[in-house]
Amino acid sequence: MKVIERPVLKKTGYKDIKREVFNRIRKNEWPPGTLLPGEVELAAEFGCARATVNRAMQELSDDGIIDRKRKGGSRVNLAPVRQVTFEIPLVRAEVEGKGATYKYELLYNKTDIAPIWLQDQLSLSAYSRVQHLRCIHFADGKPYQYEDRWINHSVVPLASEFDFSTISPNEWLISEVPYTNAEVRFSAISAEKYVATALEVNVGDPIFRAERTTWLSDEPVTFVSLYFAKGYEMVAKY
Amino acid sequence: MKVIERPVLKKTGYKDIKREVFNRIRKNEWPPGTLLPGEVELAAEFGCARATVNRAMQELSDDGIIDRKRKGGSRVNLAPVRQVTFEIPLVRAEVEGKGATYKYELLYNKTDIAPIWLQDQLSLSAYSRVQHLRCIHFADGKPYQYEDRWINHSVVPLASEFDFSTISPNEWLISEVPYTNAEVRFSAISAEKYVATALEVNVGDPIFRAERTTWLSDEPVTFVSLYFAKGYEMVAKY
DNA sequence: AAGTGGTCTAGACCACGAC
DNA sequence: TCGTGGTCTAGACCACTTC
Repeated sequence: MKVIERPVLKKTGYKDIKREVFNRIRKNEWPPGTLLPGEVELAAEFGCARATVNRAMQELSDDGIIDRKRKGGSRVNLAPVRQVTFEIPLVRAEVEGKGATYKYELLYNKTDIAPIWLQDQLSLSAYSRVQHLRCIHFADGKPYQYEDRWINHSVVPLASEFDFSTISPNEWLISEVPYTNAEVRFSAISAEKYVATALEVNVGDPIFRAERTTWLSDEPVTFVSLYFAKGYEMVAKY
Repeated sequence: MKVIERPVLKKTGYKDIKREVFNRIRKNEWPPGTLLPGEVELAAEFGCARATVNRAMQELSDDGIIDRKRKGGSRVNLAPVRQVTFEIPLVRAEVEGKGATYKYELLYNKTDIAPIWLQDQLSLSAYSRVQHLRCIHFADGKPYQYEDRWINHSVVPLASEFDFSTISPNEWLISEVPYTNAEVRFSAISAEKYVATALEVNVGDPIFRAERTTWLSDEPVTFVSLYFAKGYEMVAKY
C-alpha cells in the first residue's frame, strides 16, 4: 500500500505568527484594547524563539495594528490609525507607465532675487538668488502636468549652468540631490489664466494641485507647484 | 582637579549602522548603482554581529534606499522610489485635532436596491440591498466635510438597525468592521448643486474629493465619497 | 522593584539567483 | 554551483514604565 507523501511541515516563521495574531484580532477574538499575551508566552504557544515572535509583533506595531510598551505589554489599537501610502514616481515614469508617450517642454527659465513669499516659504535670507522654471509634461501629446518650480541657488548652484531644455528639473534634481526631506500639500484649486492656458482647460476649471517643498538636511532646496490635467486621480490601496 | 564625565561609549546598534550607511550614500561616497559590501564585511567593519547589520540593511531596503538580492548583494537604488504616507484619521479626530468643535448631522438615510453604477463599483449582484446615507461634518459650526455613503447590507446587516443620527457611519463602521482593505482616489471636482449647498460654497467651486471603497476580505463593505470644504489641504511629510 | 519589550550575539541552515 | 541575503535559535543584557 502506498503512503501518500505530504509536503514537509514548514516551521512557523515570523510571517505565520504575524498572520495568525492579525487574524485573531480581526475575528474579534482579541478585540481592540485587549492586552495580548507576552512574547515569552506567545513563543511557547507557537513553539519558537522569542526573537521570532518579537519580529512579528514589531511589524504589527509598525503597521499600526497594535501598540507596544515596555512593561505595559502589547495592546490591540483602539483607533486603528489607517495610513495610506502613495508612491511618488517621476512624471516621466508615471506617463510611460500608463503606456503613453512622454514629452517635456521648457516654458520659462530665469534667475533672480527670491520674491518675498518665497523667502517665507523656504526661510531664505533676503536677496537670495533663485532660479524660476516653468515647464509642461505631455502624455501622448496632451498636457498632463504643468510644473512651476523655484530652485535655491545657494544649495544647488550647478542648476544655473544646466540646460533644462531636454531634461526636466525634476529629473535633474533627483540625480543631483537625492535623498532629501520633503513636505507635500494636495488641494483642489481653480485654474487661473496662465495655468488654464498651459493645460488647455477653461479658466475656473477645478485642478488637482500638489505643492512640494524640499530640504537637504535643513537647507531648502526647491519649491514646486504641480498642476495636473483635468480628470487626474491619485489612487492608493491600503 | 575635576575629571569631566563622559557618557559611556555606546555600542554600535543597528540604528547607527543604518545612519552611517545612509550618510555614505547621501554623501555620494556610495553613489546610486554601487554594490555595497556584504553583510559579513560590514559586520566586521562595525564590529558587530551579522544580524545587526542585517536589520539595518533590511530597513534601508524597506525605506526604498537600497535594493537587495540574494547572491546579488545590496545596491544603492538608482531611482529612489519616494513614498508619501498619509494618516487617515476619523473626521471627528481631524477636526478636534485642529482645536475646533466637532458637530455631525445626518441628512439622509434610506435603504433600497443598489443602483447599477454601484453594483459595478462594488461588484454586487443585482437587487442587492444597500443603505444610502448622506451627512455632514462641521468644524466650529462651519461645514467641513460632506459625506455620501453606501453600505452593503449583505455584509453589514446591523447597519439597518443602527441609529446614525448621533454617531456617524464612519465611526460606527470602524468599530463594527475594523481592519478592512480599501482603495482611495483623490481628485479635484467642480461642486454641483447638492454638494455646493451642503458645503455652503458656490456651484462650480473646486472641491477636493476622496472616494473610498472598502472590502472585508473580498466582500465589499462600503463606498463613500467625501467632499471637503473649500481650501482643504492634505499634508504629508516624508 | 519587577516585568515587558528592545536589542545584540554567535552560530546555524536555507533559498534564491547570478554565474 | 555556491555566495549572498533571509530567517531562526537560545541565551543574554538593557531600558523603559508601570506598579
